[in-house]
Amino acid sequence: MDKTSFPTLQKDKLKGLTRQQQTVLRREAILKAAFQEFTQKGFGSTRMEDVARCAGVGKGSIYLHFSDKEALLEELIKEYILPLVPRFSPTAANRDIPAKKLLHSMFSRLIDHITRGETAGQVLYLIISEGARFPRLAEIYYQTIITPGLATLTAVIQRGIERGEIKDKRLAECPQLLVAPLFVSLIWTKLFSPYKKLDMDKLLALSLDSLLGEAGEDDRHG
Amino acid sequence: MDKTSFPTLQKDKLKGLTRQQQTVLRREAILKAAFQEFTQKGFGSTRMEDVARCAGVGKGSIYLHFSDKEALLEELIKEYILPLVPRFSPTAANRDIPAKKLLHSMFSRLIDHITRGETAGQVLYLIISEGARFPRLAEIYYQTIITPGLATLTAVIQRGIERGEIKDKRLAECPQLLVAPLFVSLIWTKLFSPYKKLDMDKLLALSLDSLLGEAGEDDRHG
DNA sequence: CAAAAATGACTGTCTGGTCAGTCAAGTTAA
DNA sequence: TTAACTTGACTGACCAGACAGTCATTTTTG
Repeated sequence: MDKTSFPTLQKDKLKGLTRQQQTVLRREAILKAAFQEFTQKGFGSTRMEDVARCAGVGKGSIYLHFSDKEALLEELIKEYILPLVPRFSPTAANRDIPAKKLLHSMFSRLIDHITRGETAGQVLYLIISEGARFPRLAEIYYQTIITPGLATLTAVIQRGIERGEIKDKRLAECPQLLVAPLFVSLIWTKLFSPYKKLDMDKLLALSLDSLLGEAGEDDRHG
Repeated sequence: MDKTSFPTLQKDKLKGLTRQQQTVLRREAILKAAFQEFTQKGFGSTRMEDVARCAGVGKGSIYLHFSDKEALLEELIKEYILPLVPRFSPTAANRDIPAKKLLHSMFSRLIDHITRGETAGQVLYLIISEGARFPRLAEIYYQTIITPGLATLTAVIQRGIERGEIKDKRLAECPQLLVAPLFVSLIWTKLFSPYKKLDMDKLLALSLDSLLGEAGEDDRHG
């Protein structure tokens, strides 16, 4: 398929390392390879041999770390979404920034990641596309990202309402609506970007202006 | 898996029909079966034999109508999304109804379909989940649904702006934002509904109120 | 009865997972 | 220090099952 890619793990990287260190490195290489292959070809169409070759590792080695293909996927999701959580929290915890500015900075960074095909978007799409078939994935994602993410959003919204920045109180019950443009960006990027570009910034700006109220720190004019 | 399902096609239905009529019926049965299986188990995990059994037809017969598995999927998408188009148009063409009411009726019906797992939602999810792997699917969907759908929405928005029903003119450039709650509904239904119910009506109402302006024919109170 | 249509046993291929053997890292002892 | 020895992580040939697509045979129809 693509001959250009080098194995994640080069042999010489392991030289002079402890057994334990090597093992850790190998495990990481396998996960990284699995991430690349799964997100590129999908779970069903990825052969374990591909993962092994991509990782620069023997096929059998995968099974030293993961009981089977599905476990590999599950572990991969776990390890790849956990580091995503702190990307939200610190910004959201900042009580000094107005709600709209705060949400804008949170989402625009995420949308940027998504459209540039970086980890966050890849994982999210993997979960969306395989989640219905692997409820375990959906569950992990729900507990790790959705629940705390919505809680954070709700907190920000609540704060905004108390400060009078947000007019419509119903938003506190529909934090999902804030995330909606994100899904649109993701799906558009993955499926339709060859046919027409979508101006994600405009989308996000309008979404926030509508939901949080036009008035704000934004000095843009209509 | 599920023994309860009867073959789509019963033998006796064919009795006393022309060859041509039988052929048509068989083809339809195969498509319907493929739809059921693909949406339920996904493209990769569906065996052609399953489709055949579900259709009440021999495996070889499938190949009398479709050159291979992928062609079956493509044809299936084509035939299943086409009837979806007129579901929009007639309502949208009604120039007498205010924009918000019109959009609300269009979307609430669609969301209802989605959450009840009917055709529209199934097809949409199939395309979302397989589209990145089968660009042909995405293309068909883009040309058949997205392009005319967005055109219709833009027209409705434009009309709303001219009538002064819609304040923010930017919406005409972001019709995708109107559809966003739909995606959220779909993905939530497919992945997270076991963990928490989502009030789709509230979501849609808030979305429309925000994007089109609070004022309207809606006699609800906050 | 001949032609057309339908069938399902069959084939070649593919792939998830295994396991006996290998060899580098680690350990011991001289 | 280093040579001999031990260990267990790693490997890839192998296996069993699955599956897309074919085609000789059977069934239906006109």
